[in-house]
Amino acid sequence: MKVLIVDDEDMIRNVLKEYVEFEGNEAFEAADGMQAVKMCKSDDYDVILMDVMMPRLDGFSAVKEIKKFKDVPVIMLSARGEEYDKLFGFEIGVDDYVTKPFSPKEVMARINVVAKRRNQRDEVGDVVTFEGLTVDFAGRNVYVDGDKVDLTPKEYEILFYFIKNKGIALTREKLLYDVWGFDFYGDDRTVDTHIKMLRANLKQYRKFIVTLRGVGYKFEV
Amino acid sequence: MKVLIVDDEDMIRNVLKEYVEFEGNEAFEAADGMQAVKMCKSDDYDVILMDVMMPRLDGFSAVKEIKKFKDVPVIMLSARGEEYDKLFGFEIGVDDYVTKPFSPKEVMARINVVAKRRNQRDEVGDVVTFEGLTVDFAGRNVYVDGDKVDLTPKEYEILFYFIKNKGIALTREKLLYDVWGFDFYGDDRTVDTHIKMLRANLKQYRKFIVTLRGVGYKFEV
DNA sequence: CTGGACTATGAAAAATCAGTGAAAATTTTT
DNA sequence: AAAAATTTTCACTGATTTTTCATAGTCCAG
Repeated sequence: MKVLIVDDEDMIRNVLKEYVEFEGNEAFEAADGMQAVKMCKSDDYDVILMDVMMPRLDGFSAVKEIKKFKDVPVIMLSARGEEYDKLFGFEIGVDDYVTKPFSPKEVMARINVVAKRRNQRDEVGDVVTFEGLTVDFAGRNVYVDGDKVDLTPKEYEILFYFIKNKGIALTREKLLYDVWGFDFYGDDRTVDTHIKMLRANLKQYRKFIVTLRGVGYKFEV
Repeated sequence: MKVLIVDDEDMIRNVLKEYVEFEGNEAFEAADGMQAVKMCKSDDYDVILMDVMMPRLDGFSAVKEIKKFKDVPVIMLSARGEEYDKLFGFEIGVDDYVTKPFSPKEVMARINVVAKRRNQRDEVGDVVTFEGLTVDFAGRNVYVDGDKVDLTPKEYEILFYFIKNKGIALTREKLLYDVWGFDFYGDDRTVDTHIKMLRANLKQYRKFIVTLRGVGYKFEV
């Protein structure tokens, strides 16, 4: 897990970094809000530990900025224990608070809670990419070299099923049973026709759909 | 200020009511979550004090229900002080927590903090704009190229839900469950009709509402 | 290198689904 | 209590999608 530590005091950064790395996570550092925003633009982090009081750009403003373009969990490090700060924090999307002085153990516990929560939220994993083929499961979008392609429901379902079972040989019977449903009593060749259309839509990435003669198909990168 | 007190214990309700009224606010009572949801549907409150453990519909579920159609500050009255509950609470939009046993004075202090914050927020008003479509969540106003359009409550709720979940494929079932409520047992096609009317009202920006054949709809910019 | 088995493809028929309008039911306002 | 507004149901239609099927093409064992 990649953790971004944002604090202007070197000592605090070092202590946190040590603990973060001790638990087997990667630690990255920023000395102020401005730097943190910049780093978030170019890289993805799993959690941000953000101090409130910092020169140049304070923690609250930095979080506000970052949340504009990225949905990343934030734990605030606050010197003040005031109710107002807390409320304002939650409003702008802060996930948790730790009040200074804090025990590093406490901070780590919260990181883990936030991380676990995060994992629950994006169950499936929202976007997958194979070379120039991108599938956004949440939005049901498919892109070929960045261009959106329109798939019919069945085509999308087959692609979805293929990706879920990538690298696995799938018989026509299995495809019909799992994608069409147990109550489909039609022709086997129906699969072929849909594969044909899916391949046409995937353009050059049709190569991922491999024909297994005498068996069926498989999706392989 | 109108305060809704939700607790199944008469004694607790009475104590809280006394304090709320002593400070010059109006107090309203509900004995369980179900009743609270109902009351929120017909009336507006400035703050809700909500117990977690209640018969029929618990506090968390009630808050979830209420937040679907109204953005009202909620303070939870919790017997347990567990971290997990707290995190879950903040996730569904709880503003603050008071752990039992509480001093009424403490509760009143928090009501005032939450209320103050509310007033500040109203000034700003969160507004989102997609090209010429502007939605002012605080004021529940929608503008198309600057002209205000009158949406019916359902239309507004659907738009609100769409924007909260923009880019995400939403099935008719999910829409019915989340916008209409868990207790709606009507026809799927009802969604279509409301989408039709919402689209008509959004004029050219109907394009943001994308039909996903065989699935449902999604809001996409 | 050839025949049979299997797959790819195109076209047409069948089935499905969303958009729509109108009317009924319900809720809210007057 | 009546009127107005909103919500819901529902049937119909046109468009899209799915399925079938015939033909063409491909692969591989013998």
